[in-house]
Amino acid sequence: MEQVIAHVDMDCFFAACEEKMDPSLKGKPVAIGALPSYKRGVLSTANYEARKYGLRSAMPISQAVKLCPDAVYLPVNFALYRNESAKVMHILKQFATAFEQMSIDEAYMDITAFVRRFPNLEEAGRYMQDSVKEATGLNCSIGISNSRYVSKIASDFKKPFGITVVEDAKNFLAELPIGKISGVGKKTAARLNEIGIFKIKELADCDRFKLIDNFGNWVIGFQEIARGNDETGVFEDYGPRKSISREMTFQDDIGIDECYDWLEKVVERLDLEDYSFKTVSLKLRFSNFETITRDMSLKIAVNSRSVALDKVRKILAGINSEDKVRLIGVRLSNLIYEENKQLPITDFCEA
DNA sequence: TCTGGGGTCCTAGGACCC
DNA sequence: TCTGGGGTCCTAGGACCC
Repeated sequence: MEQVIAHVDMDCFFAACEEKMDPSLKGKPVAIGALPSYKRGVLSTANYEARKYGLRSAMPISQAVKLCPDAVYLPVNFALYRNESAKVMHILKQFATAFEQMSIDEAYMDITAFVRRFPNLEEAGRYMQDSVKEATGLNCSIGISNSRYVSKIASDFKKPFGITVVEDAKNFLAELPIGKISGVGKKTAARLNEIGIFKIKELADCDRFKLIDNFGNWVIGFQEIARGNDETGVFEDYGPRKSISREMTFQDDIGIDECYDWLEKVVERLDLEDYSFKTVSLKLRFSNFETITRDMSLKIAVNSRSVALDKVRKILAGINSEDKVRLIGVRLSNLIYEENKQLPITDFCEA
């Protein structure tokens, strides 16, 4: 095995952080996200107890309450999770020659050198897992293979607190549904199903020209992954953030003329620190869930909340619709960073 | 059943410039 | 009468991820 890549994924991370803070939650169904008093909203995470009742992330709160009225419902506490995340990532980084944090609770690691200290990959994984557990009390699951896509699938294979080592990627993937590949979502899976592709091995074996005819060149990358030929590495240095946005969904839909006041509140919540923006976007989602976006670019990048608000109001003025609005959002993009003042890539190092 | 919020990347047409 | 071509930016929408 040339390169060895691990994918580490925390188990029910938000819920686990809450249980750590309040051990009396252990053994009870816990759901994090929207609260039962909300008319609208979804769950971010449900612990394993709650999953027994059918609760899942992205489930509407109204449905969750019907399935499990007695669960403990908690709001999302990002400050807490960021703090725990920093500890976890700090531990893991020590084992990697390249480290790529994907989200608050997930990372890819190049552990090619690290694993030489162990008789086998399983034990290397166990060592990492135990280290995280010892330092933070939190459980993670780990996938190890020579492909980041395979490791990603593997980390999910024996959750919770699992370690899955894959030596023969092609064989491991063969019988799994195509939707397991990161990047193949509902829409792509449905289109692949239409031409008779359901399992990863069927994607691997499909005629290449048939695939290109139906989808375009971009599917070839997925076919190579399906064949066990992924050689993508771990990307240590991804650049600074490319856009920043804030949005809000109303508990009750509002008229379009009422949006002007709310825009001010949304713009107020945008973080405008060490960059300038050239493009301002407005997003509206109507009662029927139809969603539109409208952009406006400036000649010169600026760092100004009042300009952002002014532009986004002008954009809104150009939209005429009788429909009620359920969500408004504002996004700044085309960001220009002052030299030597780039946003930190992560905030691990904060106390 | 009713569908959050914060991101990234891709596509595709049109404008504009050389 | 038949209508280059390449590069880049802008805009709108959509898929996907956690």
